[in-house]
Amino acid sequence: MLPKAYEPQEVEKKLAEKWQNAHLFAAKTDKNKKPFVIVIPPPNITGVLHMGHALNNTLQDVLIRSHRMFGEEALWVPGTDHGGIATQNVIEKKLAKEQHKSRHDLGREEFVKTVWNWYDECGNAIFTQFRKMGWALDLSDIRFTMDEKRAQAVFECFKQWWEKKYIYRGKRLINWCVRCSTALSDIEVEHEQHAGKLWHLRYKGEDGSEGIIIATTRPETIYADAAIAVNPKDERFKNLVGKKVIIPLANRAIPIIADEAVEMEFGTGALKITPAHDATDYEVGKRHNLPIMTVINDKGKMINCPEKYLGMDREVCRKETVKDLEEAGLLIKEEKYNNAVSTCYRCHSAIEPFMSEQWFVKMDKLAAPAIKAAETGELQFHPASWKTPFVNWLKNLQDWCISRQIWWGHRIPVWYCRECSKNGLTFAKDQQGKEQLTKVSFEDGAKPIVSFNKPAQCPHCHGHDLVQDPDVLDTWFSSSLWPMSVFGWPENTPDMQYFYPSSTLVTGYEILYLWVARMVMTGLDFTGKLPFKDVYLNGIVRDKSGQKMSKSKGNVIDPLDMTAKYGTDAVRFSLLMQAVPGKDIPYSEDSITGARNFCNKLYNASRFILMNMQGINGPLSMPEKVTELADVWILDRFATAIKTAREGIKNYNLALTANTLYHFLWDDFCDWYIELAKQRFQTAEKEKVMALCVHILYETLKALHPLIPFVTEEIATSLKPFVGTTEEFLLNEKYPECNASWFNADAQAKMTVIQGVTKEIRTIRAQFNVPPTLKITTVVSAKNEADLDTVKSYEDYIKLMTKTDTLTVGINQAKPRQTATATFDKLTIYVPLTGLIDFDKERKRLEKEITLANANIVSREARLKQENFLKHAPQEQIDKTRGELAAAQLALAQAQSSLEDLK
RNA sequence: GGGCAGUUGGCGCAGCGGUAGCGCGUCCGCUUCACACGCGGAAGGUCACAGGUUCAAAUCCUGUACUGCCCACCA
Repeated sequence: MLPKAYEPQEVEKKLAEKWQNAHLFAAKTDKNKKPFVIVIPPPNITGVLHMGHALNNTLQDVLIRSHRMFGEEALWVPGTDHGGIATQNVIEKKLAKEQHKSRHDLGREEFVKTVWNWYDECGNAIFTQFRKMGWALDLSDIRFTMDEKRAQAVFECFKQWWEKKYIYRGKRLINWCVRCSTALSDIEVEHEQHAGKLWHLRYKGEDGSEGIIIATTRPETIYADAAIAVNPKDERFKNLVGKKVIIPLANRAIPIIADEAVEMEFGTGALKITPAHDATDYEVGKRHNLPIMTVINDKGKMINCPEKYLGMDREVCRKETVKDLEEAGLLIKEEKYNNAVSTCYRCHSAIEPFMSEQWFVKMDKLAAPAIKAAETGELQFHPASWKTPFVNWLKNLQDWCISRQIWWGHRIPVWYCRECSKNGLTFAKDQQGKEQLTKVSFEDGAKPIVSFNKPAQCPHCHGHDLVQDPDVLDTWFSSSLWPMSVFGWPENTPDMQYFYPSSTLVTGYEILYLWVARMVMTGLDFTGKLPFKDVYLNGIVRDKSGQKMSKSKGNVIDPLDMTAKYGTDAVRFSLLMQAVPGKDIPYSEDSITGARNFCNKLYNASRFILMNMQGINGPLSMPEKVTELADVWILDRFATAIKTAREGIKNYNLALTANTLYHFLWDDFCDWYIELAKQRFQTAEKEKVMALCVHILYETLKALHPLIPFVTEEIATSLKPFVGTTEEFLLNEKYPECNASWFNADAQAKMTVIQGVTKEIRTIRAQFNVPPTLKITTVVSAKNEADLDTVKSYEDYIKLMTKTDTLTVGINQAKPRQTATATFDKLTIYVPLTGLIDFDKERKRLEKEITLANANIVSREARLKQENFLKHAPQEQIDKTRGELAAAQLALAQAQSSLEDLK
């Protein structure tokens, strides 16, 4: 005997192994089949599986499994991302904690080796977790953004863009993370509102006059001021423009200039211009040819400033400067101010705008085709509302800073000759005394040689002493090539030909620009094809109250814990039930128990059917023709459910698919069909009913398999002998088709009557506490014979479902004594309850009914009196309203007469 | 400052032109021979607000108010 409750743990372990051993998820380049391809958003090799992964990968898994069952050659490509700064930070922390060492203690080579060891250790551990989740990834070939093939792709891209002059090196103000000690691109910078201060400072006139008062949030940068700017329209300062003022504490004279960028209303209307430490100021500086002076270095320490502050941390210097200004009487005002602080998306420390020479990618030519693809709808977003932000972002693109001053990543494939690039290269000795190239300056004469491997000699001077650029590429550079590189691009491999472009990208909206936009651009640039046609943006899994899950808040739900506790299917299904495209998912253990209960319901329904199969041998064939109402009806319900379930998959609305199948199985199949079947099991019909049960259940398992693969596979295994299938795995079966010939509005209507009457009787039973064991007598009456047809024909259904002994059906039946009454549509229902009636209760119930019926009558009558309604509304609608009016009138009459009788 | 999304019973959400549905929770009754991770029943909502379009609006349009997110060089 099977256990009463489904126990997923053992089953899931067994099946996950079985699937992998059978290579169930492998795909071939089968020219006779349509490919369906999803390339996984490669998880960083930094950490463990979280709810976000669980959602994102479950969605992909459902799509892959569904399309495979649709008969397509479905491939889900696995891989991991080296994760640039994020991974380097993790390893640096680990190193500090375990060995009290910095990466500089190890030296570059040794450090990179350490990260590779980490990858060997943890890279595959990620996929062990993935396998446990039952995700249908073909794990025979796992890609990594830093492996050899992917490195070739990165080089090819770099080379081609260099030759096309998309890639260039330039000196400009970039975003610098002092903590990570690297440049960042614009989108890697986050803007947070911080409670800060706005200081009003006086810059005295060079001539000893009062000068001008400016407002700033960054007093420590005054030493780098190049000018004071005012708005040219500002009457207050008109006569000051052109004059010079003295920088406080630095005693250096700078001019007052006029520039449109200055907001007259803000602060004092005067702005200090510090081109080296602020993006706006940098632009102003360029317009006015101002000198650029740097006072904060790459470590966040003060340089080129009055001696007192030299070497100070920028934060300390700010405090000191304010203090000294106050003492000098030049601090006029200090006010609280919330300013937007730029922070690093990896470590959240404050970003310094920093002058430096970096590698960039010119974006305009790359963006244009991507904009077009989105605008024409060739590229589809789900939900579509992301199209506009996507296009707008591309239209306002700044050039992409791709060089990072870290060690972990694809090293820039550019070499320099120490002979002829002498002046452009800066070296420093590391802890081991080894000489390291630290900086490259094209301005100072470094001559680039683009090459994957170290060139044999310098093409300019034939020197042999060549060194590689010290920087690595932005991690998103290799990610942007991912949909191509996973198939072996730049080589035109068979995989590339067959599987590229992929079908759908499933990812979170938080990396739409960082990743998605760039894949679209590279894909179009190198192949002329979009890397995917559909972009499905899933939401974020939040906690029950809508808060983002985070370790510091302590509201994290660990998918592996939940899986261990409730089973993988439960975790998957709970996410899918809420997976509306683009919407965040509030998540709690409660939603998992609901899904777990569903899996259990499915399991128990199956258990019941299997129990009744005892004594039946071999496969039962699906009956050619069914005539019994319950059978016709359940086939109608099934066809309808499949239609909707398929629509859900097609439109990426998996919540629709999950909910539809949930309610079909539970409400229609279990609560009505099986309940009705119980009686029929006792009759000669048994085998026919069993055949239907078995086949509908098996089809339902197929339909649910992409969503909850384990429990469905487990049940299917036991069911197979009775179905007559040769497939070992559900995944190799065909997804149920919507059989339109099963649609049956008539059966639907009849069952609605039976269910309606049943419900009324059950309500009466419950209302008057009729013990479940006590059989009752029921009378159903109507004015016309035709209205009674259904009830008459299916008396047995109602008797069974309401525990009624004697059911009398007839025209204008006399009302029995001491009876509870109810109406359903054109039917009147009497349940005589001698001795059981609570008159007070019944009176209250009837009064309520009268109120409701009256309200209904009023509104329907009003509508039916409106000429415009009768003129414009479709006939169907008018008939419906008339029907409702009649039903309400009957209900009112019945309730009134019953109430009368009670008196 | 700009843009996007949301506002539906106690909570979390579907619905998106024909006067409201689900899950959880609550209350009542059931160990009925698949399932108490269950069965049957009940209570509970003028669908944020104000206009408009329409025979008909939770559903379409306009505005308002909150809430959340994204983008942005007011120091």
